[in-house]
This record gives sequence, structure tokens and C-alpha cells, in this order.
Amino acid sequence: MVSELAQRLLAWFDQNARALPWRESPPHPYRVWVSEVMLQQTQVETVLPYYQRWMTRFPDLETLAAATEQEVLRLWEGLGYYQRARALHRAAQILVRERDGCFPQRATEWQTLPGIGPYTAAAIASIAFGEVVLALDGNVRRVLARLFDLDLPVDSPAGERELRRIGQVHVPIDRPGDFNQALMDLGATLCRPQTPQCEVCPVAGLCLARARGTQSLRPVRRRGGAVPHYIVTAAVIWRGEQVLLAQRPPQGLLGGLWEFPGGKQEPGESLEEALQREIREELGTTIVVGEKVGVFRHAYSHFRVTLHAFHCCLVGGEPQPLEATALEWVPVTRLTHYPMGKLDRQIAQTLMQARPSASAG
DNA sequence: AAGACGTGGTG
DNA sequence: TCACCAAGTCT
Repeated sequence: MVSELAQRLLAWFDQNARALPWRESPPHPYRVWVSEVMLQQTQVETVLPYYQRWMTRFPDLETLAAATEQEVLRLWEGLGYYQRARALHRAAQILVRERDGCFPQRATEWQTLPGIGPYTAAAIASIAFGEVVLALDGNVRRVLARLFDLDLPVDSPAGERELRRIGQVHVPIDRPGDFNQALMDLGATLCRPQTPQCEVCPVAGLCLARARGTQSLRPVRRRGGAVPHYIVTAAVIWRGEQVLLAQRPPQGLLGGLWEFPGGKQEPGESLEEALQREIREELGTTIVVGEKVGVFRHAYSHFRVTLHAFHCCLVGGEPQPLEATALEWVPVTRLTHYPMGKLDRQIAQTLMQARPSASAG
């Protein structure tokens, strides 16, 4: 028997589902997969242009597997969590090499691939292969926490177990993928974190938080700590018309992306001293710090930075990639070809505006 | 198991 | 300016 919750949700979804490019009939595993990875911690509106560009350049599994990592990162630039792009690329190569280009069907198989966790595996398996599994993401957590007025933190192990237990029994065997997407659409459009639109919600009559007036208290979350703020420096080291870029190591923050070398200011250091020290440590050489390029601010997920960038000249020996994966001298006009994070892209943009190419002017 | 991991939108 | 949040995964 189908739960009333599922019936109402699906009826609403049939009328109100958002038209999204990866929602096709029948759904295509590759396109559903790419969309789900892009959508990890990222809103639909942000994903749309990236998805379109991706599908134009990498229309299928084989094309993606054959691409270079640099091109993959360049298309991903701006989406964040760059490990997702690298994992997607690696998984494509695994499927082509080890499975002859055939997609898994079960969620448990999908989850063995890099970049695919419990949520994404369940989403793909239910949407593209009809597996009856709950796809528990942030939206679904919030919707279920309200429907059942759950007072456990939804991001705790106990809370998650409870949500799975509560939610799984409602997944209908005939339309598991639509059910999951209906829950997510509801969370994204009506059952929003602030000021949920209960008046027009198709399942308001079944909602315990609505009945008790506790919508704004759900979901309960554990508190995060304060985020640190760092002062960092970056060097634009010139050699003729070229500047020096360093490629960050594959693991960790902005893995595989390119940057202007530099680093944190330590207590007691001037900006210039910090930059000279960082260049000595990272490149094994010495610079003269000149005019300021600009000051840039940025908030990462777990800290904030204020970045001071300076024009610099090399006075020591040839730079060595002591901490970077690679170093390259790059003409300013070619900086767009190197994938970068937000801050370094801002520096690059500033340089390109200051020294426009002849053809662009 | 808690923290690392991007970026943009919102109140 | 700031805290919180968003279709999570990895270690």
C-alpha cells in the first residue's frame, strides 16, 4: 500500500516539478550522475550554466574519460569543492576501463565509485534505475524533520538513522525517483529553511511541525565553531610579459588549481616579510616586493581571508616547485586557460584589465 | 567522528 | 558585516 504522504507528494510533483535539463524520460544515467555531483552542496540555479557547458563539452562517459584533468577543472572553475570534479573524472575512467563503459545499477555499486556517497548513490539508483531507496539530502532532512517534528539534530548519527527509518517506508515502489525529487523540490521551493510556505504545501495536513507550530525550530542542527580570519599575501612575479603560476597539490584546498604563490602572514611579520618568507619556503628563491596589485577578500567554507597581492621581481635563483606540483611562466593573456579559485582569478582579472591585449583593445 | 572542503545567496 | 544555508563526500 502506498502512503498518503507519497500520494500527495507525487500528485503535487506531477503538477509542479521544475523543468530541469537532466530530468528526461527515460532518465540518462550519465546526465543524472553529472547533475547529482554538481548539485552536491550547490543550488540548482548555480548548477544550470555549468551543466549546460559540461554536456556540450563532455556529452558522454567516453568523452569525459578521455579529457585532461586540466580541462575538467577549467569547466568546473567557480563551482567549488574541486575534489568533486577530479573524482567524477576518475570515476568515468574507472567505468570505461574496468566496466567496459557500463553503468552500475544498484546504489551500493554506485557508492564504490569516487565522489559518490550515500546520497548521490541513492539519487542515481532511484532516478535512473528505479531502485526503492531514500535519497537523504539537506532538503529531505529538513522536510522530514518538519513532517515528523524531529527534535534530534539532523546532522547527528542518531538523527540521520531516525530520518532514514522514518523516510524509507514512504518510498513508493513504482516511482522512487520521482518521490525523492518531489521531496527535494518541495524543500527547495516551499519548505525552505526560512519562512516555509505552509499555506500552499501539499502535505501541510500531514505535517506535525505545522500542527504544533514548530516549523521554524526544525530542523535542529548542531552548532559549528567560529571561523578564523587569515591575512594572506600573494606574489605576482614578473619575467618580461609573463607571470609565475604554481599548481596546488592534488589533495586539499583548491586541489589541482593554479595560484599566485604566497601564504599566511604570521604574528609579528609585515606583509612584505610574510611574502618573502613564503616565496623562500615555496620556491627556494628571493624576491623584491613592489607595488600593490590589490586587496581581495573571500570567505571559504571554514575560514575567511584578506589577501594582499603585490607586483614582485625575482632577485634570487630560478624558482623551484618545493611545495607546488608544477610551476609555469604564463603570459597574462593566457591566464584564462589555467583553472583557479576565486581569489586568484580576481588577481588574474586585475592583471588582464591593467594590461589588455592588443587584440582585445 | 569531527573537520576539511568553495562559492553564492539570504536575512 | 555576518551567520547560516545549499541536491555531501572524504578522511
